[in-house]
Amino acid sequence: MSPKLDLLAAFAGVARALGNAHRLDLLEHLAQGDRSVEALADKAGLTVANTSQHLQALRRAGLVLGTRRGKQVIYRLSADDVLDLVAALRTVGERHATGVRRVVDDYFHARDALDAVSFAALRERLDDGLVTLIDVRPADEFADGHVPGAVNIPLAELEARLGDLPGRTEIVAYCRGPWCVLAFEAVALLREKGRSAHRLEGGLPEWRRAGLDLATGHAQ
Amino acid sequence: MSPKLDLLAAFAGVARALGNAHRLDLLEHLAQGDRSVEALADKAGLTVANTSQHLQALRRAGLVLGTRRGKQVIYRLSADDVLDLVAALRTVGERHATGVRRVVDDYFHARDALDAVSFAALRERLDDGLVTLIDVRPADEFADGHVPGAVNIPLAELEARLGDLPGRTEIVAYCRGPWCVLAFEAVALLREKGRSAHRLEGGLPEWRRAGLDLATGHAQ
DNA sequence: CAATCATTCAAGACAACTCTTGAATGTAAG
DNA sequence: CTTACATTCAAGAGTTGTCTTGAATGATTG
Repeated sequence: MSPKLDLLAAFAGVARALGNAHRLDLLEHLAQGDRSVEALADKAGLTVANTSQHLQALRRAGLVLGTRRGKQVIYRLSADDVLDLVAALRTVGERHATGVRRVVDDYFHARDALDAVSFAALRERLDDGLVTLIDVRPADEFADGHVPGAVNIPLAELEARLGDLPGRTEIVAYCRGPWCVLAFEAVALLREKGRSAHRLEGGLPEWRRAGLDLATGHAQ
Repeated sequence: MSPKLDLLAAFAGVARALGNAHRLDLLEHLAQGDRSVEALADKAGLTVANTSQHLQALRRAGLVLGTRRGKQVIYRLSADDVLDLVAALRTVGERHATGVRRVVDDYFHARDALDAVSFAALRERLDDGLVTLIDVRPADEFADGHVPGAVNIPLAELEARLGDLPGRTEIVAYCRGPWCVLAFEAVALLREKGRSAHRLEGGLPEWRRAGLDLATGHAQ
């Protein structure tokens, strides 16, 4: 084959590695923090063997790296530019009406849920005490790293803990990324209960990628 | 399926559309300017029917748009963010040793050919008359748009037209993109002939995407 | 309206991807 | 050294992508 097509085939291989919903899901989970195969299989709802094979596809493409630690293999994103690539994919995908928009309309019946709060706006209003920021991911992911000032209320517990939220403030919810379903559902639930709620424009990986501070541990 | 996986499947579909060397090639050609199916088939070295099918795959993914004009259908990139996506793909791909680097080493035997001249450095030295900028793409692509001050010397004619080039100046060559083979081969040929030559860091699409001026027509 | 041309469609052969199952490997602990 | 455990490998069935060939569609031209 020609050198030109060889080069393009190498890039195409990276693209093909992104061309599967489960693998994109695994990348989103890895963006929350490094994980073992079993942990990823659990989060993604796949069998261990299948997860392992997907991870190897991602590794062949240079998107993730695996390191043995004891009897586990810990996978991690190979570099931050992987997040940029997925973000670029999302940007193009969002424009394509017959894909993303339809899904959002069908499942969330909420075009208004699309308008999100920017990082800059959040920081300003958080400093002024005007908003309550909630992290609706599971506790383990929160502990791995979260936005300073955020309260961890996993989506499953949100309804039961509505009373914990200050009465007057606006609520901003975030989770794993710009299209993570948890924050969408949290906002929908909160609005149903009469609260003023918005999504944050990105999740934890985007916050970190923007060079902003992180907090760790089980605080709050 | 869950809404989450539906969303990811939509993004994965876009990625799969990028997961073929010929389709990446077609996108690079479309980045030079809008083209008919037959023109693209000719440039990419594919049959018309096959080109049509690849273009439809790209269109389904929202990457390109087709408009009928007379008896032809003219395809174009759907938006500039497609260039950003391909650029992000290239960035990640470049890091992955076993793909890109090996191809470059094998075919070009020239790691030093990798260091490219930045747009900023080019403009400075071009103003000072220190470099000759050559566009080694075919004449029709040059006519569609080129970097102001560039001389069009298609790669096939380069050896015959060496005498046209000023003797003392350094030569900078560009073509269709950061990994377009034409500029690599032009630099290799020029160095073989004892000239000081470098690639430009990007091709015409990157120049345009950076918001820099374009010239059109057959001048020079 | 018949002829021509660019593009798209349809069908078929072949290759690649995806998931499951069960076995194999490699590491740690008893 | 045996056992237990996390991960990977291997084989197989079903699905999807790719390219070729020849026909069909849609638009212009004489």
